[in-house]
Amino acid sequence: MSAPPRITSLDVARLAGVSQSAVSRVFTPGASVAPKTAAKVRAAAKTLGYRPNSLARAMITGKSRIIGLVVAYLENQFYPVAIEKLGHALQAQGYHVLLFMASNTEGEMERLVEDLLAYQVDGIITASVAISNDVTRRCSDAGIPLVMFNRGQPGSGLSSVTSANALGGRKVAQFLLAGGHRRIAHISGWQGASTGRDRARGLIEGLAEAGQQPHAIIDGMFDRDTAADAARTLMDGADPPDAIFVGNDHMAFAVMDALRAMGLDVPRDVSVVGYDDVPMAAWGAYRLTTVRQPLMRMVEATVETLLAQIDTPDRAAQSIEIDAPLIRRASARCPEGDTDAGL
Amino acid sequence: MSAPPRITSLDVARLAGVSQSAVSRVFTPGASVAPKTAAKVRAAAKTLGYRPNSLARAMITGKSRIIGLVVAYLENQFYPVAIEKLGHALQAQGYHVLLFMASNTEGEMERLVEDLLAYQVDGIITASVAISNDVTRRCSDAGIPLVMFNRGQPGSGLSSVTSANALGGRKVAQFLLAGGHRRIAHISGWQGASTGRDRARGLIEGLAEAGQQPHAIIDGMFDRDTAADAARTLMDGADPPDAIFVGNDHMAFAVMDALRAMGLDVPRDVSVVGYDDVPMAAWGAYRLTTVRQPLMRMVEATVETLLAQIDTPDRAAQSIEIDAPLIRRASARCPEGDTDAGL
DNA sequence: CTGAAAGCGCTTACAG
DNA sequence: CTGAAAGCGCTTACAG
Repeated sequence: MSAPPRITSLDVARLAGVSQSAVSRVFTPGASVAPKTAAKVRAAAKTLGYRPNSLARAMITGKSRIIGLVVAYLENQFYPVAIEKLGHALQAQGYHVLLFMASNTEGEMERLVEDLLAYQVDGIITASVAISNDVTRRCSDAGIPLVMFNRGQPGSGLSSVTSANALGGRKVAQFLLAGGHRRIAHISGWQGASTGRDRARGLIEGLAEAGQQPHAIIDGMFDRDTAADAARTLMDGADPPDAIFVGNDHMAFAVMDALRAMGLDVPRDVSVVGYDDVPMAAWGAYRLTTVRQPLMRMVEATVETLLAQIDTPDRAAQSIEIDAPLIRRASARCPEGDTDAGL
Repeated sequence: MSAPPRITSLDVARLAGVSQSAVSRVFTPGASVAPKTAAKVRAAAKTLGYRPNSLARAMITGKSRIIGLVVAYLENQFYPVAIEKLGHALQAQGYHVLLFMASNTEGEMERLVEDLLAYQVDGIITASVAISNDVTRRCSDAGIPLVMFNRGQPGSGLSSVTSANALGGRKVAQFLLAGGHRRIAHISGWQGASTGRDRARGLIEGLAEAGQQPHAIIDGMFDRDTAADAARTLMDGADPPDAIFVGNDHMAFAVMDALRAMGLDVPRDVSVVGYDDVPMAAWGAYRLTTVRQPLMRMVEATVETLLAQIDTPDRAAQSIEIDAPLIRRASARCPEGDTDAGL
């Protein structure tokens, strides 16, 4: 006995003494079947252990109810938590997730998308992944909607859901300024990503509004080691900053570790502010002041946008930005008399 | 223009001036086609943007090349990293991952498996999820192999891949004893899971070999809050422990945070040892001494076992245990003269 | 409400 | 090496 014989609707039909179409109708919500017939069919299905073959159904209906999810680095805690929520939200809508791990190898994304399309996914969500024009075209040619999560691609005509990153950066500038900081450095997120660029731009603009400018900016590349190096460079310099805004929490933890290893106290010697508010930011070892990306709302917006585009093929792409509040914890000196508690 | 018309092998055949079967053969590795024919077909496919429909292929061949992956809590960093590696390993073998998020709702796993089977997955991997006999039977009836990752289910006849958990617990006992600890407490992993039980048993056995026994054991349920509470209870007691072995790193971080919040120094006041060696364990804020689960080897063993069972339906289930080394860092007092460096 | 029949897009014997 | 044909397991008009 190798592969056990598959139970098909025909098997059920024979046992129930009805036609194969009747069986199909019983498992098609909204189809008209007599209660008696349905009962007989369900009974037969149960004894046989029958369940409709989703692949066959997908072929006929042209809808696989599969969403392709492309992700890259799961080490940054923001993404696993996002995947978890995205997965639950999609499952709740009767969709399934085909997960693709992308590295940043040349042309990898192109190959992944071919695979995705071959599996007839109804839509695609990408997280922390760059999209080439080639990919964009392939998807729109195939009529498959794509929404970028936590990253935008201006001018690509692709839908995206992000937090209001520039505004977030601006909030950090204002908060730090109000706290009396005057040498505010930025270890930015990767400048190749909209997320990294927008947060940096926000900080610069916020500072400019007060007639100031960043003390220094170093690209942290969303990488722990790069960020830690940057922190050391900054603090070893002749004129060290009194605050560092780090482009995401993942790097901010590395920065705090590096600072402490240098014998520095956070926030007495330097304030540190992150971006994301991953669960770890609240942990005792860091108590990181950071900008919170409202994950649930971002997930909901992503799923909603994608499903809307699936249901309405010609719907225009939209870029959704969700406001991100600053969460005050212990890693940055607060403005005097500031009573806003924060978690 | 809603759904753009799908390009099928027939379209390609017409353009290339060959039969539909010829087109199919060009995309079937190992099928015999004349080089000239193949060239014509590929050219036509390219201009049309054709790719074979994987769903249709799956129906015919009876192999979907999809593996169902069921996971639960992604907050413990061990799992995202495992998913990342599992995903890459499976992709490298030409398989795809259908991801299912399980909560621990009653009967949820049963529903997920029905869905999984409906999508005709070739195999299933579960991580940190309990399997009922019902599920086991459904899978074996359908001839779909299942392997449990990082969890075993003795007597279920299911394949599993874990580290040598009991041995790991024993190593911790010996290490702590050699370090001069005499009041060794255990905040265990959930005792409903083999992983939690085996590590606890190993500790107990290791202690027993030296004529000792655990100072106290509290079930931490693999939960941060529960573990932190346990740590406080332990240290507030009349006779606090001089070392705590925590059932996994995820809880150990919470324990260290709680200990420090009590004004205690780790390891001067209490040694702490974890289990897993997630990336965060090496971070400056924790420098956690822990037992390393060799993730790559566990992933390889999991994929290998699963694919072997897919290829050979009647292959017996196997439980693989992989040796887990103790990694010495800064959270536990080391035996005197111990020169073993650790990361 | 129900059955017979066509068809989704492919793979794979079967002849030639 | 190649084409015509059957069939994978379903859904869905189409008659009745």
